[in-house]
Amino acid sequence: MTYRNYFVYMQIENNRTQTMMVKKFIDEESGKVIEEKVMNAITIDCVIFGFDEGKLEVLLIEHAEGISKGKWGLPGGWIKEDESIDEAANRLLRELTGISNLYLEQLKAFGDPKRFPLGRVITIGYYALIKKEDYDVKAGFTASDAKWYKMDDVKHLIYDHNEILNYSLKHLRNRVRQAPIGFNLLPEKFTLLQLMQLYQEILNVELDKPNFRRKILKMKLLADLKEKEQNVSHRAAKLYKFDPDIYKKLTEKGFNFEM
Amino acid sequence: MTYRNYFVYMQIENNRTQTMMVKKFIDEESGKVIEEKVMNAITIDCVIFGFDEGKLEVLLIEHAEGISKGKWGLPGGWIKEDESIDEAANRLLRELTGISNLYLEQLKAFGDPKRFPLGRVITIGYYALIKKEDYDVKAGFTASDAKWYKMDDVKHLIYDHNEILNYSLKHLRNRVRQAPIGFNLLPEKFTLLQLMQLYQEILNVELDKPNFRRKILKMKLLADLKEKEQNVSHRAAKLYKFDPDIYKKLTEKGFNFEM
DNA sequence: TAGTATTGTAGTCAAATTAACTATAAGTTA
DNA sequence: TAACTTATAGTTAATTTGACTACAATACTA
Repeated sequence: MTYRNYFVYMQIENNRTQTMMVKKFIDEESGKVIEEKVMNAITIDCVIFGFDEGKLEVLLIEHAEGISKGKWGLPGGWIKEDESIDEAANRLLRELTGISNLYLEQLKAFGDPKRFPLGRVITIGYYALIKKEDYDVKAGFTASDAKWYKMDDVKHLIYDHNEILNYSLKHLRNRVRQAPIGFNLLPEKFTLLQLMQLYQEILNVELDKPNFRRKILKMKLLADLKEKEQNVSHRAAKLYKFDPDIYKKLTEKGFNFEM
Repeated sequence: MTYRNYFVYMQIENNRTQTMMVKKFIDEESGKVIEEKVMNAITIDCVIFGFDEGKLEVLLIEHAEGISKGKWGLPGGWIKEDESIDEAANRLLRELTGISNLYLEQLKAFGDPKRFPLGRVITIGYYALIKKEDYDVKAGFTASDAKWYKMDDVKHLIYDHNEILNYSLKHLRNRVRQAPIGFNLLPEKFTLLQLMQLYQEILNVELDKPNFRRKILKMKLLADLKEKEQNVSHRAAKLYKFDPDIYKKLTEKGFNFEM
């Protein structure tokens, strides 16, 4: 079969113009016009990690419309024509969660031809680490619900979103040992124990308190706030915050956080 | 301005159907049909690293056609509709260099709206490390020439290919410290000095021979071939090869190659 | 054939780092 | 005040690192 021309017709749903394309082409041999649905689009899906009560969590949304209505998946959306993909990821997160200026990094593109049932859609995965205290989850846009799930409670998600989630968890486990990005999951002020528990949870290891303490303090990555925890039912721990200048220096020369 | 319908017409060049799209739409207010060129396509660009005479090299091609005719850039191409992006990257490399089964990894997607002059094209960067001995460079497909460039000799490349190249070099520098991927650049059999020089070149550091030796041998990553170099004008060094089983174990538990 | 140059390989040693501990201080709750 | 929880300081042996020295093996060259 040889083609001469393609005519592609785009259906419009809710102003998201890239939702569906119908490809029409002429089969030169038979002369017939053949019409088929096709997708040749790029989306973004975000894995948003949070941390609460010593457990790693991920933000999922319930779709309000379309073929995945009522099912849970990663928040995501379409890339607009005039924005870069990083901008798109930031915009989508702003729309979906109301926060900007967070730690956001591209994971990779997922492009199995069958990953999306209606046609070919390549998605670019991003992952973000957020301080849960900073914002309220609210379902917006095309989501009917949005909720934090502990990693263990995540069940079947739409499309290949389980795969994307697993990949990003693996990626996070690696990254967290090479850059001090874990801080992005904690509140502004935190104790050393909280930080240690974060590493224990993400890396799935047991750590020794005195040794962890020594190691992390030697890096000089933490600024002592000269404050203590309030309203705790035990000896109050010192509060620290994370020093972005030192962080910058450390990441530039590359460093190792082996625990 | 509101849209009702889009009609997208795809021009076909050389059987690469995603080359150009002309978008026609009706402006509801004026009733006029507006036509504009648009690209909404995804490509792959590969950074192929080699290593020769102690220097890191990259494979570039000269474009034989299209708007970048006569200019140099990274080898790349379009993703076919029925292949995954990893498959596409492997296929493109096979077409362009004749080799398969090499170390190939996705970098990330580059999506500046202006990166490609004719419209919106998002490209997914891949990087590969190859043993130069394994193959002959031959320009194929849409390339009029293909050549190895030492990293220092790379000048201005088309589109954002300099950016992609810089990014992948930075990425390689990081990866090489976290996984023993450097081996992919060396011949099947190599000496410890060759390996050390590879690290020196990539990481841009000076290393101490005895210490390097001790460190790398302790990892048990190398299999002693009980062979020696031939035809060298000095004491012949032992040849080693890289043990894929141990490599697998090491990468799974994550490891650190800090030098 | 002796000397020189080059690269490979082994070993030394002090300093730094790590892992596994113990001990104690500072709070809270009952 | 006693019991309990968590924070923090310190000890120690084992391991790893970095900066070396020394010497072995080989080839070239005078």
